[in-house]
Amino acid sequence: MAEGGIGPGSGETLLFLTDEQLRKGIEAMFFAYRGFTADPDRILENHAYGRAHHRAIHFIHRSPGTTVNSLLAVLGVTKQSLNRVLRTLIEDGLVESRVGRRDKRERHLFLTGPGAVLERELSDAQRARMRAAYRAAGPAAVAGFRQVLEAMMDPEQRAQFQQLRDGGA
Amino acid sequence: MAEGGIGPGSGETLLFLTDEQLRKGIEAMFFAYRGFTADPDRILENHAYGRAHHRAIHFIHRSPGTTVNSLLAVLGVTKQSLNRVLRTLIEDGLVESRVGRRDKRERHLFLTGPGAVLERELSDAQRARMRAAYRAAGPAAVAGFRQVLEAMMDPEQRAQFQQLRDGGA
DNA sequence: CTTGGAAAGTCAACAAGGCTGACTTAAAAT
DNA sequence: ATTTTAAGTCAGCCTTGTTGACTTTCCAAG
Repeated sequence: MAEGGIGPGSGETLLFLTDEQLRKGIEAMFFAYRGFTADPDRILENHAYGRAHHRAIHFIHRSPGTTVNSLLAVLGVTKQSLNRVLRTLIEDGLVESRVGRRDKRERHLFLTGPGAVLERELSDAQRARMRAAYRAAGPAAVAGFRQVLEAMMDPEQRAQFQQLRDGGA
Repeated sequence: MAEGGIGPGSGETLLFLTDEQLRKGIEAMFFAYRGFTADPDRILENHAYGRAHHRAIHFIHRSPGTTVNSLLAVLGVTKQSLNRVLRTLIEDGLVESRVGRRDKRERHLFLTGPGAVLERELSDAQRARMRAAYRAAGPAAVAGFRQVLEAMMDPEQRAQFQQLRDGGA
């Protein structure tokens, strides 16, 4: 199409940012993200939960005691949407919601024992794939992977990511 | 790059695959994918289309004349799901469906003029972000990025990706 | 101390986009 | 002639996102 005849050996340019190269990156993201979510999705099916539940569980595990509002900000959904997910997790005894001591309007969220078990199951599966990919690609590739991903985020998302990254390191 | 722990410091270990490192990779994928889809999503809102339409348009543009069945395989959804999306695109005159000449059961899909215009608008936005990320990270990082993504795919998806990649290069 | 506003939760309604199952039509393959 | 395949359609369901309207709780500022 627009490509194909851009130049003999289009890989020779310093930045090699042809539409072709960029398109390959776009498609790689698409297919890789499918792989990234495939294992947890399979596990969640058995529990009658979806990806939204996984995300909530992940970030509650990651920041125990987080408030609903801050979880909202990280997940980037509406409170009504999160509330539906959270309610089922609380009803099912996977998440505990404790009224704040300093500010009693706030609810602090924690995983219960069973919640932590599911979290472990999910993250073990996801880490196993990530570990395999890292091993196959090697340390240098991993550093590049992380750099590009970080550069691809919106500034807001990047700030949140870096806060989580540095705080949790 | 700031310190995620990947650089010099912990970067000397051969595998450096702590749960912490893996978790950061997982969260980076989550936030980066949001950024990855943000620009097209904004454009699609104005056209009353969704991500599913974008994916169909992308792969029809990428492989003009592709059949419904092969599009199904690439997208990884059911034909009922794809059909709903395809029907609206055909009704709206963005996609044309031609009966196959060799095999009249098949329908070959093409973008129309207006379809190509929308495709261009969407892919321009997505490429702009990808280009910026690539520029910020540099050529070596990009190579690593692609390696890790490819290793993260399911074998089936990887085969499809490589076919697209090599065929379209 | 009253009141304004923030935080949280709830209800209702809706849409996109997945899914399954059942079924038709047309054409190719056996 | 029969079976299989490609495509399309209809109906119904689920998850997960959205708005909008509303209540309850409670901190904090006037």
